[in-house]
Amino acid sequence: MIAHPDSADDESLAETFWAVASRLRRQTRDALAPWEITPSQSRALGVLARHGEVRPGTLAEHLLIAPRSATEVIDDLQTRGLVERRPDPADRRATLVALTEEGERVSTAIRTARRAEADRFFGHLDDADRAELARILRTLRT
Amino acid sequence: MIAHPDSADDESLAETFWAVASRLRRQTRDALAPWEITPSQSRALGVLARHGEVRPGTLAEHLLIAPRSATEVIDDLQTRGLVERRPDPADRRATLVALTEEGERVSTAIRTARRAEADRFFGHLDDADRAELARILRTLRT
DNA sequence: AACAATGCTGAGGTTACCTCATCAAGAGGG
DNA sequence: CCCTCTTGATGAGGTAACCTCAGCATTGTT
Repeated sequence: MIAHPDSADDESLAETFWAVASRLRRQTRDALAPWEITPSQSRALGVLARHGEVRPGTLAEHLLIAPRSATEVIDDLQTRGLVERRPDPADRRATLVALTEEGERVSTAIRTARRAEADRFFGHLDDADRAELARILRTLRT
Repeated sequence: MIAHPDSADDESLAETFWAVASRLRRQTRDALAPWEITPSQSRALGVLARHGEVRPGTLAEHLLIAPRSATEVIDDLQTRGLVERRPDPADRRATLVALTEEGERVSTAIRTARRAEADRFFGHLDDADRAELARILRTLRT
């Protein structure tokens, strides 16, 4: 459980925050539906797009999951032809995971769609409010 | 997958938003740890505290889960002695779920702790920013 | 009275995680 | 060198929180 759908009954800041989070999550999920990709997989693609080829263990660190679980995410993506495993020339125990060409395509398409969704979502705000929100969120982020 | 821990690499509003969400979720989870209660269970307690006795099906609606899944949440809470089932006098097929006294105690304790955590979290902001954030989030909520 | 709809729950499945054990390969010390 | 310790990936198997579907009792509808 992650969303807090019932929380809106209460008017605290936290409740409102979660209501917004829930809406944004749902909207993003729907936007990504055409690719039939799970959120985990899409985050893995993001890491690979940003970092290039990485070891499963490194991927796990980025995704904040156990190394064993990264193996599974990679298996799924490999089955879909979005990533490939190749031996690490520097260490024969290790494997490097990299996007295939198809993976590159899908990953940029997803990134674009996600960004468009976010723009649409936050587009309800005028420029001043958007800047204000960004500033306040940044102070809460650390 | 729920959190978006790797998203902070990018500076879009959505990424910042998820980074904040992730931090708030983690902090809330830790604050609730002493009760060894799952988020699902704590949300169910919240519904019961707000609505009094309800049927499993109604609880499911509030939690946005399938009726069958509400049965499970209720089972768990009943095992812990936090809720009890009683027959619905108006319909002999139905059951009413209500907080026990212990359930009341735990539920208010949790609510208090959660609120304190939220205050601590948003307390880093001054009053003006807090009001501004609340206003902007409310326009995004619907 | 007959029949469909409703409320709950047993049985069993899925997903996305987890830990633990295993095996191969690198790294450091004697 | 070899011997041990550690590290990287993965097989085996487990768990939590969901799900659907089937079955049963009851209620509402015609």
